[in-house]
Amino acid sequence: MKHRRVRVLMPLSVGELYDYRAPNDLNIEIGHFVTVPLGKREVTGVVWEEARGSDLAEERMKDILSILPCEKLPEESLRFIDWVAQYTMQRRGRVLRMAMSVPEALYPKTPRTGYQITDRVPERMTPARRRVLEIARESGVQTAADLSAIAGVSASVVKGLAGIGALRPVEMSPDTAMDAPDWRHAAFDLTADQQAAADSLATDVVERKFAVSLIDGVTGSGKTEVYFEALAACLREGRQALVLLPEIALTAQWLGRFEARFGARPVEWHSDLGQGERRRNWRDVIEGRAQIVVGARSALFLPFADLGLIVVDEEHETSFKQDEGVPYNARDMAVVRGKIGGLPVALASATPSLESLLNAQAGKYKHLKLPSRFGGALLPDVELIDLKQHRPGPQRWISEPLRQAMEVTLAEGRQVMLFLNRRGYAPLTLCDSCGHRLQCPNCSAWLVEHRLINRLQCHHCGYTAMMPKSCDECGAEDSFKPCGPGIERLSEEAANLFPDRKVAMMASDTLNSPRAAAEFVAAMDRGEIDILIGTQIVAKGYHFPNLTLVGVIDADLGLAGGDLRAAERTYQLLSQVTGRAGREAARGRVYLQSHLPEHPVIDAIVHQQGEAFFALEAAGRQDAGMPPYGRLAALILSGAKAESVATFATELARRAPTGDKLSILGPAPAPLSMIRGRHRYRFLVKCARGVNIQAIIGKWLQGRKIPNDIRLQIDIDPYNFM
DNA sequence: AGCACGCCGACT
DNA sequence: GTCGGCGTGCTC
Repeated sequence: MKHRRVRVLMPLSVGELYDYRAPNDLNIEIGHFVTVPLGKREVTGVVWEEARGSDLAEERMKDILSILPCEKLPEESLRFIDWVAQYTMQRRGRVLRMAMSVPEALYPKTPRTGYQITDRVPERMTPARRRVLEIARESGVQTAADLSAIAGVSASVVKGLAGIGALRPVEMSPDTAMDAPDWRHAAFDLTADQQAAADSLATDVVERKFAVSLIDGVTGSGKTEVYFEALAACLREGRQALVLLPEIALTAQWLGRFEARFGARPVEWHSDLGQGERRRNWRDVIEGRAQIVVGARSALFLPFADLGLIVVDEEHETSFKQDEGVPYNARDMAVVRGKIGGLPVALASATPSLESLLNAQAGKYKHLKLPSRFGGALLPDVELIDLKQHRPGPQRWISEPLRQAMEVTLAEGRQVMLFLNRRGYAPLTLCDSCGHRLQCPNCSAWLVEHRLINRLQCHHCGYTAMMPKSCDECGAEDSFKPCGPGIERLSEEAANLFPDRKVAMMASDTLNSPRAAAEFVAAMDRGEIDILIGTQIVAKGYHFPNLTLVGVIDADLGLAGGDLRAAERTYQLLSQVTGRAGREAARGRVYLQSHLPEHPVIDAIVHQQGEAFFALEAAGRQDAGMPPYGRLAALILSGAKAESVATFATELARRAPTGDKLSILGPAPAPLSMIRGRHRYRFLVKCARGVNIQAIIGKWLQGRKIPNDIRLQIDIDPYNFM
């Protein structure tokens, strides 16, 4: 063998690793980012392993072209990508793509030229020149563009000064030095419980060992302060730390608390970073400069050079589960990442998931309980309103007892929040004369009226339309009637009941940027809003000191449908929402409107019996062999033609595996049988906990040709059953 | 993922 | 006759 051969993984959907010659002069190592020829193209990839036993003919082999000027992808990242691909049954290239989401970052930023003032004074001084030199004296080094912009002069003035030597060009560092978080900056005073939990986490960080801790404490018990001390320990050790937050919890409020503790901002990673920031942050992570990264789930795939701790805050949040692309659960994968890297993982929540709770009870996770509400604040009183007894009347959703409580609270100068987990004006619109319902043409879902923007919207695809003038079915004019409430309709009702109060809405579509969110929170703080009406976005981590009454309009909303976790999720959501009431001096009150007052979830919220509810929920799951006592995987077939999808689904079903610890449900049309014009059929594979579900599915599909017009998506541990 | 190849319908 | 639609298959 004349040449060394290595296997390269490319961030493409191509099946596997390809063999390439590693030219001697390149000094190729595992983990190097390289460019290779692929067909007619040149692509970047990662050197994954030595190509031992490569049987590819010499004449088909091509040379690696170059090594990119970037740190190697760390060994831990390679192994993590392998593990995730194998677990989720996705191609490795697709997983690698998540880690290489910023291709530009593989090249260092070209150093910019800055200008610095010199001793030479120009012979001909002009006002424009004087301004430029003044700014250059004050600010040290600036780019020509910045100098001319700040001075308000044309670029030629700067050029002229440089030409006569009054300004000297210097190379600016492409990485403008950032303030580093300092663990000594402003440590909090912790309670005994908090200190014990913080010490436990800090010990794991220092000992550099894999261990999972569940920080379990009610809203306001100070979980954040506890894991901040673990971050401090990690900073002290000089290792990197990652905090995962659900996208919507990544707020200015959280960043403010971080900055108060550490005196600097963390490195952020989420979907609305700009191009330049993305590139800089990715590079800072791989070069080890980024010490603490806070991000949404995709931050888990960043190429950390020396990761020493992962925190998953709000670990129960289902938004950690990605349903599209590579379906993975960032909370679970964070634990895997910790195991691979030999580092501690902390999961934090006021309402832990059943999975984590059972792991803690079984002793697999350390259970760090924070029982008391920090600062002595009391949990709110919960009042149940049986909607069968207190009907709000036609086209009304606020019951009389809730209305009275709102009146009293507002009169006291306090704020009220109404919670309804439904965006828009009305979830359904129908024709009053023939009963025809407005439906999305691409999905089997109703169109939702959004009166603020005067459009009908499908919440499953991007479809929008104007409200039709006449009914398509019967031709009646102006016959459409809204059915049921969304937050827009509810705020109309609240405004009618309290005409002199300021009502404001908060939903994912009314609040689409961090700035808008920060502005909204500030308006709440200044008391410019009396009645806040919101969807689940208001349940997440915002802190409104003067809010003392929460009204839950329809507590049962999440319980409908055949979702495995419907009860658990509803409990968590309601628990978080009720926790918004009365977090400081004044005790909060919660009015819970429900049609199902005897339902275990409602009962648990009213009597604050979370443990009993979880015990009941766990028993139910165990009986049914459902997660976390059993394993689930979903197979979703989709295609433009319903019949061909159905035909292939039946064909697959005929060859479905059997076994005593295994059951396969389906095929059945998915509850949302069409999304974006694609018809969908589902299988659900259920098996006992110890069974290798991937192996079963792999064998089932092995050698089976999936028709080109049909897509098969495999979702291990599904959370979305639609 | 991209790119070429190839097989069919439509146009100069 | 040739241009171009996109289904199919391959890339070390």
